[in-house]
Amino acid sequence: MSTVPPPRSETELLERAAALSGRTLRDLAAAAGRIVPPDQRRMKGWVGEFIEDLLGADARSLSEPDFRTLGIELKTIPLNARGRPAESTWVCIVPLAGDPESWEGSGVCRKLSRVLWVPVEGDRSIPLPARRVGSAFLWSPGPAEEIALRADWEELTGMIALGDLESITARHGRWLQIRPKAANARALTRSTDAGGAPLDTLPRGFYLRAAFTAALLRRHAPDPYNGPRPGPDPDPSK
DNA sequence: AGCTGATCATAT
DNA sequence: ATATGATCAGCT
Repeated sequence: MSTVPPPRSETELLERAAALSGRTLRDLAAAAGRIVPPDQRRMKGWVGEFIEDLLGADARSLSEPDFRTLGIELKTIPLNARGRPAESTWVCIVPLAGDPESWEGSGVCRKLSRVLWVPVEGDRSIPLPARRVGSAFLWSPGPAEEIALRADWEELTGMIALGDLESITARHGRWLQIRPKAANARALTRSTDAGGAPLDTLPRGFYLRAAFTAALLRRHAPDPYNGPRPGPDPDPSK
């Protein structure tokens, strides 16, 4: 197993990511002297951590962007059989105690300010080692995207501020949703109710709906396994 | 087939 | 317990 140094520029990062495109996890693991687990039932974060290692992410388990000096966050997107995101994207924990945050100072805004998205085949019928990495792309929210995300964030954090956390379900929020983020349903974290009284609640996380990342994918990697730009149609006469 | 609520591993 | 990385599994 080798350690890849952090990329020194966005260009270098993108070049590394492009070099993964079209290759299987088995090939990439073999080249790195690693073994792909047979499945992810007990290794749910394996793909994301593996891609981090391959690209030289240097902030594992720190509350900083994955590529610290570049200020870039890495997110893998599992794609279903139709080539669309199969899962929502984890963003960050929902702060349930302490001082209220501004949008600009929020975890959601900071995490999503610059993201390298790496699509990976995620259809459960494909054995994990055979899954291909797709075309990565770098993204920052455009003005309309930021307005939409901020509106969801304000709606959700507003409910929490009013003490309505327990009434929030995954159905709230157009693009951003709140769901449990815990080892299990018995795990508890300290929170504060509307009156400021402490209580224990299930830890929650912010997630980006699959519909949101699907839109990003359509615009930035419409053909994720065959390069970032749609190529000419294959000639049917050949 | 898509979504929601629940869960798994690792490091600190 | 918190933060990192997410996917699982059951229900509609």
